[in-house]
Amino acid sequence: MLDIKQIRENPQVVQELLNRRGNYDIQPVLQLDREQRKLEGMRSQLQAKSNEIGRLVGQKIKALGNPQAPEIEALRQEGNAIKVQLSELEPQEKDLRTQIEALLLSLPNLPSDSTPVGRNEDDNVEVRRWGEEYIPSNPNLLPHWELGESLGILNFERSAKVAQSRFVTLMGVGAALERALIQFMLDRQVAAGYVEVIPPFLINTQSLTATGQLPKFAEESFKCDQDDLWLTPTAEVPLVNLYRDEILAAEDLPIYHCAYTPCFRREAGSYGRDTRGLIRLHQFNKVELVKLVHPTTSESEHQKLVQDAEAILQALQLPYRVVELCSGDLGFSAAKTYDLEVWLPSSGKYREISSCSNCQDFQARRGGIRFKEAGKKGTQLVHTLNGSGLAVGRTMAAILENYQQSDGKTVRIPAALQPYLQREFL
RNA sequence: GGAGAGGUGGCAGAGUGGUUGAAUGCGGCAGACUCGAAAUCUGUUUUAGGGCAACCUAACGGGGGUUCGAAUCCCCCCCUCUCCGCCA
Repeated sequence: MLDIKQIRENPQVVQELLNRRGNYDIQPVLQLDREQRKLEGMRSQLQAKSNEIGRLVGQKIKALGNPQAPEIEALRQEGNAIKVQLSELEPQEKDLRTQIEALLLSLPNLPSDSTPVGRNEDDNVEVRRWGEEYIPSNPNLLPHWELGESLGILNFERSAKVAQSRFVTLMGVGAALERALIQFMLDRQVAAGYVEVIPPFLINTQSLTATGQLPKFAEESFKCDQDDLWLTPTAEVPLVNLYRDEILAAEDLPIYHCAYTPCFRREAGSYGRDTRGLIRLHQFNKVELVKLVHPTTSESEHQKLVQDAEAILQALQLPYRVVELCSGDLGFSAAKTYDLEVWLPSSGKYREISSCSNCQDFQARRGGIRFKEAGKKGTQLVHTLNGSGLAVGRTMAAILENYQQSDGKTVRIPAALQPYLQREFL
């Protein structure tokens, strides 16, 4: 959520930054804000008067000893008159507040100053590449879904029977590989100082609103209608919301968390795309990194977070590149985002395998996540950051394709993973 | 699922209609005493909105209601705890 004060005080700056993202207009919210403040002034004056009368009545009853005295009745009358006026103003103001809140919740974060300006993914900026020497030279590699099915470790047909299309079942050593990847990723990040968490996988509406999935993207999430609970679309949501409505001590920061969770997404509006394989499923596994940090450190923490995600790809010797998203391609809550894209031979290009974002105070404001510095008055909002470290299914796809042997039947297991699987080949 | 108890400030814990934004204790902070510390004493210590400001307003799980006036009374919802049932 954007700061209404910031919008009020620097409307042109905010509008210009929103224009870098797309079509957004702050005038409606500004207008409502003016009306609301006017009403608030009137209302609080009336309430002050009403409080005064209440006090007087109490005093008079004590002094006169007669609750029915005419003097007191007169005050009651006056109090009732004010109540009538208030009963008119209060709903109006409340309605305005609700509208303002709704508008604010639907505005995306402002891109950071350093975010490249652009319209869509074509304007994203490649930052660096790593491991080009690991790109397979053999042009006749099987796509991972064909290889996986022939190896008997991926099964899409039976998954559709159990659930639907866009689900996978991992069998045998495929399941073991997925588990090994999760363990490997977590071990690495725990060693780097992240505290491992296993959060709830069902998430309430308030939590999804805080991190920005709601209200705009309800159609992307699976909902359990009877319970105000949604299947988590990413561990970012539960991890950040662990601290919702808290005032932390400055010494508590930074907080580093990593978590493995399954992730559930409806993938509405992507019907034609990536219909085969592990790239786009309704359910996938992911290890997520989340940081809550002091605002002055969030930029450097963001860089470090990206490196922590990159470390996994490097350890697995998978070729990748780092791309900075342009303003038009930024996610709703992000001020600045780096995507990691792994080389996928079946696509003949780099494909997203991690997205690392600095949300600055956007989620913290929605979720009321603040901290207090000893000796300083007031509270400040933390900055939240998140990144995949990594999407496990896509990592499996990248391994199956990039580590495929020329016989078209076997896959070498990355050296870093071999201790976890106790074998060299699939 | 059934029965009961309860949700108050950083924590503990008073408060059942009228200077209670909230006693008291602990913790925190500042000061005094001390060479320094402990102990002791004194003061201080919630958050948010509005206003140039003085200041005003709101909040005792959430939402409604009664009343001149609600932490206190009434209704609905949520959560926690205990016992029973069920279950991994």
